[in-house]
Amino acid sequence: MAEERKESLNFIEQIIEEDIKSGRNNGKILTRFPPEPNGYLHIGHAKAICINFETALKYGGSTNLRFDDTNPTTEDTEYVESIQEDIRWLGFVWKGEPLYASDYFGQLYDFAVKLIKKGLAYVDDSTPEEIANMKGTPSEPGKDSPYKSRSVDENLELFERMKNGEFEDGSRVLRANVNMASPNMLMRDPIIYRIKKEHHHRTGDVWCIYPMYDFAHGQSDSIEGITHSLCSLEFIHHRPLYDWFIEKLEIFPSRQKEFARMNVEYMITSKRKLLKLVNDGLVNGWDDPRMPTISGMRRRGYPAQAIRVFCDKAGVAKRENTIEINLLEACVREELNKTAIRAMVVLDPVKVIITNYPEDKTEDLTADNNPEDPNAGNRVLTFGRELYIEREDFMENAPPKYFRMTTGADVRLKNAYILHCTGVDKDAEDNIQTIYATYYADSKSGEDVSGIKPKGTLHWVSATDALSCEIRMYDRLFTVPDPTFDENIDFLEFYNNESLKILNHAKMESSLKNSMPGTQYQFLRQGYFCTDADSTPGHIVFNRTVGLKESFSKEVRK
RNA sequence: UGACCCAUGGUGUAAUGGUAACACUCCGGUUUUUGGUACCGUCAUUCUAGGUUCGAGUCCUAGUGGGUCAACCA
Repeated sequence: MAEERKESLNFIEQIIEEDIKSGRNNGKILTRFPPEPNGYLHIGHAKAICINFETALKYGGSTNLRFDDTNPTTEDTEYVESIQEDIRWLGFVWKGEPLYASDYFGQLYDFAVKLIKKGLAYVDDSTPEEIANMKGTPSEPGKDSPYKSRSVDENLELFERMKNGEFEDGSRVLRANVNMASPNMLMRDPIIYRIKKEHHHRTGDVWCIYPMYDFAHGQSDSIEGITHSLCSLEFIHHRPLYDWFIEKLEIFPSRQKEFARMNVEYMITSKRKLLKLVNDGLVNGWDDPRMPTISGMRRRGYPAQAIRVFCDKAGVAKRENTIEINLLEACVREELNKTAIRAMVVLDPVKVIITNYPEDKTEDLTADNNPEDPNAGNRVLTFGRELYIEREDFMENAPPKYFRMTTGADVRLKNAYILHCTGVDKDAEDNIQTIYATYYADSKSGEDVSGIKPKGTLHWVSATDALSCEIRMYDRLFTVPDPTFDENIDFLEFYNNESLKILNHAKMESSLKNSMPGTQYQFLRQGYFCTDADSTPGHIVFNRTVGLKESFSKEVRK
């Protein structure tokens, strides 16, 4: 008998379930993701994408992708492509072809004419300054424009002439006739059409007037039959206007519901600030692995599934929130632990010579590709007399709980033998040059009869077989969780100069020689890494996605 | 001197008038040929004051605190 588990719903799902129960729209659910094609998608968009697509999916509905391209000045086809790529990469499928608000310019124009005929819109000849001055302030009502009382016929004629290009940019606008005394600034006769004699990325030079957001978004929702228009909280003041247009135009009643957008520690989503990072060369482009862009996270090695799980776990509500970066990293590790191929790479190598191992001998050893996944198979490692281990895995005068290599002690080499450290060579500056050890021939992995149980296990590579590679160690972009917490301090003050450290002397096991860009690995005891697109056949580059959880370093800090 | 939205552990999110829970973090432990994983455990929560009610995190009022709104941007 299945235990009945009460599943908790977020407030949007509750609304939808009530709608379904009451038979609204015959239970049909259609959402939309409406990006403006004027920039790259970031973590905040990922959240909006997840909410819109997953909510629809959950209730057997679907989601439209609609480009909100009503401002020809800022928009470009370049972004139309990257946005689609990012959504697909996240694993979502929109309904049919991508849609464009610009496809509705004709209908939108007709809607405006309808409004004029109902006496609900008028052409205003005021200058932008005059309009701003008449707008009032949040605590003072606005004043009616002297043009508000124009006749329907005159408005009709002027609006048509605006469309025909008879007037200069900025000389006239079409405004909705709502209420200049409304406490809601957006209801104070909002501008709904402006003159812009500019080339549009899709409609070319057909139009020289373009609708504003408020006169395009809701109507586009309505035209498409969107049932639930899910957007972030800052649009809440637009809702009365959204509803007003639908009511006056007598069109399909889409409804807007607002959720709080998601903030994440150490990430910023301001387009202006991200652009600043790019322009100042503090990151290497929009897809730099430190960037909170979807393309950046992809290059960093964050799996799409991890980002989706993260957005789910962050939840949906209406209060301001900042999600800890810990949660994102936990989701990334959880996913990668299941899927990433294991490999051994020594980031900061120091040589070990096994003095009782024959000089000309090598052995093939087998290693699991992923202990979490029996189907991942295994691979061959070459073992020999000379190896590299991690410099930090050796300590001459080790503290009691140090389980790694130290003189006189035993330590296991992963998938290989147990070593007994016998001594070291140092240079004039006291730096360790070479570590000497003996091995226990009967301690081979899988057939160990030595009876020795070392506390620690180290990763290693064969000195003769290993290949050099480049490792890019990425860390958080900022030194504080919220670099914008004080508007008087430039956020670049908190740029983390150590957000990227390049290691040029790392040694990788030879199985990684032909690694393809995008492949994700767990480098044993180091973290998760992925092959970067900058890799060439003779020079493999790895990005550190995220480190492993590390309890030893915490121990040391005590 | 306006309107609107919000307030639950460190961080998020549930609890839909009836025992405040889940995840992540932190801390501790067991297992481990990754100081990883897995598993177990500990600490810790309803902004304040009134009111309604047998009973309030939930409903009402006021206060406090936070956020948002005055682009021919979206």
